[in-house]
Amino acid sequence: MQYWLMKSEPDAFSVDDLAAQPKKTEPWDGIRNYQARNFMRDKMKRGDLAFLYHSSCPQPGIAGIIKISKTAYPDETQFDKSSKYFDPKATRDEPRWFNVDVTLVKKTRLIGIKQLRSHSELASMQILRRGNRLSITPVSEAEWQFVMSLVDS
DNA sequence: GCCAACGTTGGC
DNA sequence: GCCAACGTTGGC
Repeated sequence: MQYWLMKSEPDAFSVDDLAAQPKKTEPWDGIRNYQARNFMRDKMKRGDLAFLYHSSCPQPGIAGIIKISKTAYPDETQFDKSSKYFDPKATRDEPRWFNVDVTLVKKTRLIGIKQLRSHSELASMQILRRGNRLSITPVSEAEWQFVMSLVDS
């Protein structure tokens, strides 16, 4: 069991969009970074939990808790010529990109990046590191528990 | 809109 | 295989 943080731009996909899905479940597709892909493909297990983080928006921060409800499988959007995620170098035999499915556990009050930064206990979080751009990062047990105490407070 | 950070591309 | 140029990310 591993904990994660997964970033998305709420303009593209928000916690409310996920909540609006019939089963509160969506493929986490469109990831086009190898490190993030490898986390999904090689490390994520069904039942893993993740923070859903809103980025590039007026109030960046943790907005919800999600779980990995299906392990990685080839990302359909790489084959779709009409998709902005289309990859001409990907084939059905040799897919390049993978996604997991995520299911909303609960929407949380927004834990803003400023608040996250204000706690020295969270200084090691990847998301808070300078220059961090990776859209999927592992979260330690201690970091998870600490953020959960903020969520519940 | 700025700009630092960093991944990717492509010429050599 | 190097590395400069370029594109993207994302907080501010």
